[in-house]
Amino acid sequence: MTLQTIADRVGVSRMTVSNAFSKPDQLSAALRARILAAADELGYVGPDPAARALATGSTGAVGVLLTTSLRYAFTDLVATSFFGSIAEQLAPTGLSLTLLTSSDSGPIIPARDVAMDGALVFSCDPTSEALGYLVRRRLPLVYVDQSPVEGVPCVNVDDRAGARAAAEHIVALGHRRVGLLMSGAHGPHGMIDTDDIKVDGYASRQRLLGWLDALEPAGVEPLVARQGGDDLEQARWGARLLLERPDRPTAVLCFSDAVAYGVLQAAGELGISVPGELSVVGFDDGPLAAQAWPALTTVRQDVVEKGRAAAAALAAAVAAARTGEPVAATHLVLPTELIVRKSTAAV
Amino acid sequence: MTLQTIADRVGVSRMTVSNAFSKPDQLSAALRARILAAADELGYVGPDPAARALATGSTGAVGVLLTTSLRYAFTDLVATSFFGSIAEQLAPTGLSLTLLTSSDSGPIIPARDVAMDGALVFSCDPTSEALGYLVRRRLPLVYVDQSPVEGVPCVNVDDRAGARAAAEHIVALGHRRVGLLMSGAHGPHGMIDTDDIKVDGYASRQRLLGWLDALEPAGVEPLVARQGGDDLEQARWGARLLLERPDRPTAVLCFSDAVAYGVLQAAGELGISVPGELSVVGFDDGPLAAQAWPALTTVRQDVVEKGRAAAAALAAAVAAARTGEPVAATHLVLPTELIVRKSTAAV
DNA sequence: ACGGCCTACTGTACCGGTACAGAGACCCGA
DNA sequence: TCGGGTCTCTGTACCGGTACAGTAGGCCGT
Repeated sequence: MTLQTIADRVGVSRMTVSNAFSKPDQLSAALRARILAAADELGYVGPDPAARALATGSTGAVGVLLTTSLRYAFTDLVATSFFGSIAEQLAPTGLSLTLLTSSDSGPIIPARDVAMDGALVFSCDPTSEALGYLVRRRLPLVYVDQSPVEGVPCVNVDDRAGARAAAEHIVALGHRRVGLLMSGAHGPHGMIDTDDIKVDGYASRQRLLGWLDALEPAGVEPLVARQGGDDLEQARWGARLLLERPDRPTAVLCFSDAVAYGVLQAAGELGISVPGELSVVGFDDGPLAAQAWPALTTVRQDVVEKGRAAAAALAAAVAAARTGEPVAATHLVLPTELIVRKSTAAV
Repeated sequence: MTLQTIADRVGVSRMTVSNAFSKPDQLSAALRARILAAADELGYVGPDPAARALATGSTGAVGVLLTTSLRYAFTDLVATSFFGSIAEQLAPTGLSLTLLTSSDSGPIIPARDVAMDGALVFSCDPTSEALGYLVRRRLPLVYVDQSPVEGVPCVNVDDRAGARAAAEHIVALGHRRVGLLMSGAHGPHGMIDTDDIKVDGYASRQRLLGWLDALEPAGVEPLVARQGGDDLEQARWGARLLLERPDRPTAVLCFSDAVAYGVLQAAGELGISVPGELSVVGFDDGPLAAQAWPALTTVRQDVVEKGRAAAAALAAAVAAARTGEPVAATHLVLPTELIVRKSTAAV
């Protein structure tokens, strides 16, 4: 069941049938109607996408590469809102989104073996094997929440400025014993020596730097802890690391809202009142931040806008590659904003 | 830069280079090493996925079709956990997941134009155009949360039994004025006449039937309302429809946890105490249900297991299609369980 | 010395489309 | 009457791989 089948049935050339489906203005309306009718009758849906992809050099799909486990990435409302926004923005351009894992999945490596027109690289280890394949395939790429690279379009959020604003807010409230709570699947968990902070992830590093930007000038030497993931269990564990110390901090700056929820919960369990005895600041301003108790002071980033920008940049890069133009490798940095709610107070 | 380029460079046939990448046991290790070295040197990553897809008749990707807007589907933790689970389960089989929108997106219709080996159909309108294309392409399909169809593998949850258990619980607590709060993007919003209930969506219908299974024998005639979506705003609006009536119900059974959160919030705003004056039951038992205040009584469904089952069924269907075997069209129904927490009490 | 069986590699015919140049037919103005 | 332009339709040459049926040589047993 191919174009030829239809062509034989109608008595035209295969090329004309192809045009009937793909270039309606290349043949008369009457003949086109006859062809489509014959195709319908024979149960022919349309040109085979795989064959078309080979001939035209373009599949209608782009990938999105995530380093973290997919299961995990999909339990975070901030990340999923971002994906949703991307997918929605991509739809009108006719591009579909394919999820790429970088986990070692036996002989098949999606980043190498799946046909696509381009890819979004989201919060990935820059040395990962999967990213290496994407780069070597010379696919149009857009980096998101990723260390900017010359010549590659990047979309980032001003994590550092947001984190600094959060820390300045805490300092202005008079806090001197400040805890920083990072998260990340890889690397050491537990208390971290201040002069030996290694963080994986561009966003983590930027946020840490932003905090220190404000704390150091104020002469505040923070206590730094690091937990193993973003689930509530881990966050509570990380929070206890800080809250059960004799020199318990009066304020905790968290890598994300998800981490902050763990701190709120741990504080509740330990009978520490927020914001009376402990101030907590999140990051992201996800949909739950305003609903938390107390309502969470946090740094807002617009993930929907980030998705929109990433999708637009990728669509542009793919379109440019199709026409052979060079890609405009713009580096976009979206603003962040401190949202003061009820989880922070003066000492 | 094709197989031929490498073949010429090494002085072997194109076929041998192909085998070096795809069938290592077809040539000597020494020659294979030489070929791979030459490929590496020339910057050849591997066989072109699009060409391979055409030749082998299999792309490494499967689709997932959603009727609702992607942006919306991605703001619901229950749905996203399900996607995450699917993706994770699919990874070891070497299949990637492509998101398919059924929204009319101009000339390109992903369900028709994207190359894939099979697809998951999740909670879709059975008459949708996109689904029609998938069916006519004769792709291996698996239906999830969808009206079961003979000859197609289906994965469902026992929504009806779960809803019945929820309603029985409410009846056992002595409630006689019971509200039902449905949701759904299409169709009428507002109060619905009991003998004129039309619901879109298989899950909605099953849950409604389950509630009525328990309420009717008890002689309880429910008040039925319907809201326009699952966001908190809509849910609050729907809740007020029920709670501001003179004959305000003493219990509300909700289509989902997301809807129940809206009821909890609206109750708070109206000064109605839960569970003192109002009992609320959710559905899904998402990650937030136990954290809600008061902790939500709800019907648990295991979305991770649902994802696992769906992925397994699809992988099996794709594998069967490859070997030409007939697909075993098993209809799986996963159990549900009523989880009684703090949001329900006796009248 | 010879048939038979591995192992390692090769040649050809596809997979199902699209690009592009070209060939008639037809209409128009000069 | 004829040159040139437009509108339709056609023929051929790809796109970059894989399947499968060879073929050549080496090794074995007899």
